[in-house]
Amino acid sequence: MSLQSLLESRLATALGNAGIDPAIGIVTPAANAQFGDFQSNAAMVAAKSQKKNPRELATSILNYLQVEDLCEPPTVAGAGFINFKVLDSALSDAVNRVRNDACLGVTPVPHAKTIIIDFSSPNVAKPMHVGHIRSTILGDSLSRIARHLGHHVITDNHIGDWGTQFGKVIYGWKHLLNRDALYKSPIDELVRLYREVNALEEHDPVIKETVRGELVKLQQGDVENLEIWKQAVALSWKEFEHLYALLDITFDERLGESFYNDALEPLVDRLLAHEIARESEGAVCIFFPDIPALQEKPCLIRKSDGGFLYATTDLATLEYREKRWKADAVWYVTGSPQQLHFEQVFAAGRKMGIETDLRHIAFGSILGDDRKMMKTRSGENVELGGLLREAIERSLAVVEEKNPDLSKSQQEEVARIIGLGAVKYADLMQHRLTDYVFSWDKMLSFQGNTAPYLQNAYVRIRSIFRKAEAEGVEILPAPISISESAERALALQILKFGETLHAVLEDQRPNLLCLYLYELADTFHHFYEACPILKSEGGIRSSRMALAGVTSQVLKIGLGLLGIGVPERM
RNA sequence: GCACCCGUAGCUCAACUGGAUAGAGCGCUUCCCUCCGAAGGAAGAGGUUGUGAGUUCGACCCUCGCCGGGUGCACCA
Repeated sequence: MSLQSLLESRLATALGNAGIDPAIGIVTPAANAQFGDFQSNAAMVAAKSQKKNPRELATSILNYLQVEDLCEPPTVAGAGFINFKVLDSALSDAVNRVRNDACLGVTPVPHAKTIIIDFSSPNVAKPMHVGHIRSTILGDSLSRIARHLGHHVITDNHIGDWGTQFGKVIYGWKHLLNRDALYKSPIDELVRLYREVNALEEHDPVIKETVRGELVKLQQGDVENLEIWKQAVALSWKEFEHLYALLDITFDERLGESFYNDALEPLVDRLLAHEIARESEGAVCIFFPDIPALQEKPCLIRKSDGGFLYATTDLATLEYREKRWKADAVWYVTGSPQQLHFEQVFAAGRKMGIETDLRHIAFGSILGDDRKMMKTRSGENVELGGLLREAIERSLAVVEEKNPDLSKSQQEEVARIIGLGAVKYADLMQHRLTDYVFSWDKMLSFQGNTAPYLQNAYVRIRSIFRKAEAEGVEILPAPISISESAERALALQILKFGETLHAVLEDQRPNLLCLYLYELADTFHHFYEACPILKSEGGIRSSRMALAGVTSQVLKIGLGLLGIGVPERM
């Protein structure tokens, strides 16, 4: 049990004995180190509901509080804060426990859930572009964290492998295909076909009609068109896989839109039969008269021409997942413009009797330098592959300059870790709901709050250990012993790791983990400046080595939970 | 028109059930490598948290109005 939760349980006991609801006994790290290490606002919260004087209440709580083995006598300050200053011995014990714990003080959730996380979802025959970054990186990180805390996670890439674009692709494939180009760069060639057919259609109604015909044939199961479609999907997926491999991202499932094709018609029929849906203006809709916000916003599940929609597929997907996994929760990691869509789908799902906890993990848009949204269909998007390559190239230039002693292949490996980490971190460090201004310079800057800064903190610590080994420094099996203020600060920061991860998952916000890791690296640097490690001796040296070692582990594991790797040298 | 999101230092962003003196990075000024890695550290300047009320011991956070920006709103995904 962490120091913080230990204090919390003691406080809860004291509150109970004082006749106050123990549930309000929350302990948080002190807002300001001058007041101590931890604080609780419980007395002020209780005073509010009981209409009592908060300071008096705090004082009476102290009478019941037994924490003398953990900290100095707690004090009441300000409006009724209860402040805790942890004993050096208790702090040392706590950080030693983390050091000897394979989980680094992270406790699993009490009740593991089955969570399906739906993210990335690129469209076949189109390149992945910057617009896919957030979903992909955010979804991956949340999956890692949820798993790390003990949840049963199923990641599903719901790719856009079915749609009207295939009429054009198939027509182009039959009449304009360049096999060499397709072999060399499949998606580029598919995009070229799409664009050329699009241009042809505009001036030639006959071609337009033929293209429509190809789409209808595909939908009716025409063998030749189905084969072309399969190849287009396979080739596109192969390219996506390269990117996912580069990004170190894997999926448990890849059930795209096409997987649910056969389920759509029966689903709509069933919803009509059960009077969950009804016809309106020729289309089939689900209405929500009892939900004020959706009163005027029906969910369309079949067009008047008989075609199905986005929502239809989503409902079929929801039903399939419910049946197969009986998940406790489904998280949809997609942009905030789709909020209304998900409100409708979730409401429709509830009408269908689905009780799963459905959450739209929304995120802000990606903006260009002009602060305007990067449009998906403008055709001028920055391709993800090119972006990652450029990040790696730029990192390589820096590594070559900073560390010419590394071999060429080592430099390339390090550049890959740094470049990809920089891109991921630049995205994850921001609050997911705010719009994201895309900037090469910012992404690839190696100063300040960036992945390279954190990676560098790790590398420095590794370097200390290498040096110790090279010089034959004797490391005593001594425990960590905290006394200096810089040591205290570092130990306290290390102890926050577990709480931070739970907070991240609570609101699906990896930026809190980024903030934590940045503060950890920052705290370590202060320690590094103030407390000589190799130049100290005996038990102190061993203690500081161990403290640095725990720090490096938390950095490595923490970055790993963001999908970011660490090099040993850089 | 309606709904949702956002407005914090010059710029990009944080701020943990409402809590103590609103914090970082970039940029700017000045220092620190015969020194465990300077991709680092120390110090400084920079704020009426869009605005006006309200709620209370206390508001960036909650409520209402207003201003400004973004997104979405019946047959695209």
